[in-house]
Amino acid sequence: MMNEHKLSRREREKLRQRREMLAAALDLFSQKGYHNVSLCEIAEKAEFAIGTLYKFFQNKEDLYRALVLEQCDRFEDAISHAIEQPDDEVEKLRNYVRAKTERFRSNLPFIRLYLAESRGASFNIKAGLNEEVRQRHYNFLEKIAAIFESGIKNNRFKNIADPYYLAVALDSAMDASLLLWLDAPERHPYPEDPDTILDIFFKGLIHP
Amino acid sequence: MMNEHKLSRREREKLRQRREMLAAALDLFSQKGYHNVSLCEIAEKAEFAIGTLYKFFQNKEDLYRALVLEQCDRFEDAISHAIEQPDDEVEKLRNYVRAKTERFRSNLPFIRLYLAESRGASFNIKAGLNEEVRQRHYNFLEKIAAIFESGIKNNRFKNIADPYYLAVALDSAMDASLLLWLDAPERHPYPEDPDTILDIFFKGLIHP
Amino acid sequence: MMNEHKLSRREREKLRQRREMLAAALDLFSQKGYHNVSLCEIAEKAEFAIGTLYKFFQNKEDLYRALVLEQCDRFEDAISHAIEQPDDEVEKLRNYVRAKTERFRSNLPFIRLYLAESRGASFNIKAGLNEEVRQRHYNFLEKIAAIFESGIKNNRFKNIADPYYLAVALDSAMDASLLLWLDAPERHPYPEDPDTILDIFFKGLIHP
Amino acid sequence: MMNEHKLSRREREKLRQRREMLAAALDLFSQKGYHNVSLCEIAEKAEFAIGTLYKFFQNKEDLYRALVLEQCDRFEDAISHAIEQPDDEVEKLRNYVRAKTERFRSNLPFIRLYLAESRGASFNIKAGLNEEVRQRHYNFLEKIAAIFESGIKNNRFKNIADPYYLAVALDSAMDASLLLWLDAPERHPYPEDPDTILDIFFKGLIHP
DNA sequence: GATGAATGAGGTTTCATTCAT
DNA sequence: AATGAATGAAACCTCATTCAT
Repeated sequence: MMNEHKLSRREREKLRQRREMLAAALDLFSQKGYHNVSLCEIAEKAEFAIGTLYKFFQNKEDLYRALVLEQCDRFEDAISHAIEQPDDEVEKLRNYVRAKTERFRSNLPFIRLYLAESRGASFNIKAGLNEEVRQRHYNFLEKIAAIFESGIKNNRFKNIADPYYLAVALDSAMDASLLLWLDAPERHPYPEDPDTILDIFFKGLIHP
Repeated sequence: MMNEHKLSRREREKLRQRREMLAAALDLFSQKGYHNVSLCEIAEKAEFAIGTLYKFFQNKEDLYRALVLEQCDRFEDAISHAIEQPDDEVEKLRNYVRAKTERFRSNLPFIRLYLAESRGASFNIKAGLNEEVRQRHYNFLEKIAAIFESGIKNNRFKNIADPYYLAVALDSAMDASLLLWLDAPERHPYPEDPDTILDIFFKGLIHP
Repeated sequence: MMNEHKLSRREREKLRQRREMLAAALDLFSQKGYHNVSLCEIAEKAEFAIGTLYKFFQNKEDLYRALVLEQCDRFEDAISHAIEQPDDEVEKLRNYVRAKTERFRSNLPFIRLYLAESRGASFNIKAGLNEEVRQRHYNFLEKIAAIFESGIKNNRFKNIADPYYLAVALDSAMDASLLLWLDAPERHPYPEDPDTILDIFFKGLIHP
Repeated sequence: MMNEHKLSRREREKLRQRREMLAAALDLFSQKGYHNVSLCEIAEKAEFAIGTLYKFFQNKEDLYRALVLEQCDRFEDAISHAIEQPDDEVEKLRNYVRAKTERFRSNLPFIRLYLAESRGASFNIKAGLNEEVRQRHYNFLEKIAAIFESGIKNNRFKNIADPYYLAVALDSAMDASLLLWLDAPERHPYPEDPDTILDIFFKGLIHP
């Protein structure tokens, strides 16, 4: 993963192969779903023999798990980094919204898997990973909740609702609108300004 | 659906059987997911022979489709009814939030399926149904959007964002918090007041 | 198994099918060995679909286990019956030798499996059954040992060796000569008189 | 096998490697059986690459064949040597019993394979080797039979049974009791005196 | 009309064997 | 000459679907 340039040629080659396998798997899983993709298909798309897949992953579930968890890491790292800037609460939330939008834009296929897993809608796959990813999602939301909490404490935000609840609502509202755009970009163009959602949360809809 | 009491005894009996099959299927699908439930299991739980299932549904997918679409009808009917009261926009949205919360409370198993399908997270099942349910969901959201639009028109709401976008955001924020509560009711007790989410949308978080 | 004529037609039919599956399996396993027989082959030979085999047996090992244990039962029942006649020790051993010879003659294919399993030579198959059959064989040998022991007690036999050891030696000597005959009946015709082996054990080779 | 010290260094090195491969294979095959050992395992245990194994043996079966046949040679050589001493028949048989016992004690792993093969119980492996080893065993038994025959001719032994038959019975009785001891040494301690079996054969069980 | 036994296509997984390095 | 990564045939097993009873 890191220090890739210090690896032997052999090891670099292995990493490249692994990445190709995971890329093929991501494409297929996100298009057709875990159960509608056979390892045979993945092997073909990645241009390896089936047996070769099994040198890298113990079995189908293991491959899927590796795929989802690694992508989760990248996803959460990117967003966590965005909200760790030493800004005030409002600016942090803006960073969060922008980072998340960027991740959606740049890695659409994974987003589908991620939402399926993190939203518990994925009881379609064997339990376990499901639970793990959801837990990580919950933990991540704590970070957003902490921003709201801090904002409430120094009186920047009204004490209108539980901070965790606010985090969940904001996060989900973003997912939904981004998803809408993913599903039918022509019909539901994504708002030019990703901050729109925050404006609602911040200022409210009703004239004061 | 239609006037059940005008049917012959034979036809009424058929409808009853069908309902029992779908009830068993709903339970199993929502617990284990489409691909982890066999028709054999459903037949057993419904106390019919497999062959009998095939008298009512062409195949597994057809059974699933019927299940989801019919439940969708009931779900949407209930909520549509709530927002068709001759109230003002704010009250309509409150009715919507309450009706939806009530549906979540009363038909948890279906909600899981519904979210999986309507959120596009359900590419786990053969494509098609997916698309259909999502489309219906989009159409339903138009009704909510219409409320926002009307509110904006008569200046009750700020013209802060596209009404459809507002509908999506509100709907999704509700789903997420309700889902949170479904997944771990003890850890994330549902806010006593379902209106909380509306308060945020209406008044905003930042002190004016 | 018993009271077969009291079963329903359906149940009798099931038993018949099961027997046909086991018969095909016995033939193939005894000719080619556990690992060189595929369930596909067994299904073909028994003229059923593979899936049907799995309605009767959980998996390949289970099928094999059922086959071996049921045949063991029949084998041991037949021989146990022979030595339970109220004869003196010499006559009991003669009955034993004759009964065993008869079983070898009448169920050659099973004998091969049985020896493989009971002699511990069958580490080729997953452990477990192996151990179970061997244990049963040991237990059975106790019965023969008891005859020797009784004979020694009432002074019919010399106290030349541990009775269990005598049982093992006699049993094995029989197996070997019967096996010889099974392998190449034309080259090693089985001694006309199955009692020969007993004569050696009883009277010895060296002139007194 | 041949004069090893006349070989070039290169050739001696090769022989050493081959021996190591066969040693690893013997260990694994005798513990887990032919079909439960992969060439990969053997290569690892022997600390060679798989490809190297294929430089020495055409395929898995060939490796197994070489292993069994070479061990057979050593086994038969040792015992043949024991019975070629210029003793009388009784003494020769005593030598035979002792030599065989010694071989069992010193090369347990091979014994398991040998019995599996020579007893025809090993149809678990592709037919062929089976037959070959059994044939060699039969031929070897001729040597024991010859001793009995000679003993009968010069009237040392009663003419109670076919000499070959006697050889088979004695050989097998020994195997069984030795095997018993191998399987569960604590439960079935090997008779202190390996000659016990001969005493039975020579003097018989029944008081004259 | 209802049944559920029988089917067999298709999925996952292993491992003997090859061959480029 | 030695290596071991890559291969893919073939095994086991499941389950949606059919159809004779």
